[in-house]
Amino acid sequence: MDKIKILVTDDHPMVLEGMQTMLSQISFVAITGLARNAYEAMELIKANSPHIVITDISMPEISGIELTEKIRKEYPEVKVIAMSTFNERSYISRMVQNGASGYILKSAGREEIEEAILTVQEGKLYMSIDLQMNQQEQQEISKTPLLTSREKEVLLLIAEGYTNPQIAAKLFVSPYTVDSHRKNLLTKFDVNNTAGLIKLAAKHGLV
Amino acid sequence: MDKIKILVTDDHPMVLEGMQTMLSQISFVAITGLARNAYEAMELIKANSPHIVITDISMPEISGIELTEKIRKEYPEVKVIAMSTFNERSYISRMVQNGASGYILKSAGREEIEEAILTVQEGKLYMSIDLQMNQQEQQEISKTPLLTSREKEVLLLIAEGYTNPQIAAKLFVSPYTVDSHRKNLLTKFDVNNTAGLIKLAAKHGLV
DNA sequence: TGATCAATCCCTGTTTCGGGGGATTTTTCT
DNA sequence: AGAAAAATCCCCCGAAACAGGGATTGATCA
Repeated sequence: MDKIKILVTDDHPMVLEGMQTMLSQISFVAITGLARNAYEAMELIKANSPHIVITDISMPEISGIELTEKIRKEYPEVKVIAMSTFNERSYISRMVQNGASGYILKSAGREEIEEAILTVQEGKLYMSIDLQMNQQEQQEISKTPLLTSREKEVLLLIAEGYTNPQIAAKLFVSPYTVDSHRKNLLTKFDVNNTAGLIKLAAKHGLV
Repeated sequence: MDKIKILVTDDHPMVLEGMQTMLSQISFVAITGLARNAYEAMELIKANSPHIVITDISMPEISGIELTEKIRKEYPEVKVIAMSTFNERSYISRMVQNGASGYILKSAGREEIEEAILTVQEGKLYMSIDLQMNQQEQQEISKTPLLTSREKEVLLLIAEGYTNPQIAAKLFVSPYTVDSHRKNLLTKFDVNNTAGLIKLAAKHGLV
């Protein structure tokens, strides 16, 4: 019986060590590499062709989200399990969209990691039980409005504290245009003033 | 020669494992306990009287900040090293105020942890080199304005999207009063409109 | 090729905000 | 008891935001 080959990517040595220890306690797992960033990860995938890559989401330079995307493209047979802290849950939807097969929290214990690996290896989707709860919150998070590029641009400038006329000057468009974008933002976020807008935008990590 | 007794507190098993592995590689260190939360930590301190407690900052129920406070009061001889992820740096000042002797990032390697332990054990303050940089940013972060309770109250309601008149109605005061508070908030945060206000407030974790 | 959507621009109101003043009463702490 | 800070209230004015319409140009795509 072949062991499942696993590669772990995280920029925190501590987490890397912890994963190593935990994974070494699982009999059917073989660690084929530990990467500190996406570059190392890609190299190690090439060299060792693991079955599963467990990757942190927030990493400097290339994020886990982008890494997942790369892996999907270049090594579609490799499964990806995303890993994050509790307060980064908002990335779940984006991660799954990008082709992640599983999602665990860094607070996961050995049992859960084991289960995640088995589930994913079977071709199924694994979601940490801690993430499944709270449908309401889940919905809210995934309910990030789809903004056009121009709207995002305007939103950022609004968050910086610029007024419509100032933004118009920066973007070389009419203040009326900026006002339209602003109104659309208010509608899309379903709020009725700037305060609510910025709060939600911040919540969704857009500012 | 006595070993330095260390207790580690973190709600992520992975980090706990990682720390254990790393600490076990340091000759002059003895791990006296691993706690998953502040309660366990306090018990283990009582039982094993460690020299140094390395604690995560963001933990459910009782945060590392509160834990530090407790330790300061009940066991003033025990040193505390705070541990956080890069994006939680804003807690540094509060941590140091509460009596932490050191501050490291979870991305720290074995060498840095070793150095932190030695420095703290000598009674000095240890700051991760990654945190020392960027004085400007540091200042900005510690520059969280001191708000009065009423101002905080108003700020929250503004962030919720309520207008001055609505807030006034909620607090049973005159709209003029709310306006005054709002103006004071703008002054204290040194911004000139609601957008900038909410953005900064979110940055400082106030909303 | 028609439909849809993004991006642009325009108008008219009303309301709120932001900046500038000043003032009084509580609370809090020394 | 007295100072300092917090909380309250008041006024004016111009600028901005909000709400409600509508319209035109391109690009994209079924």
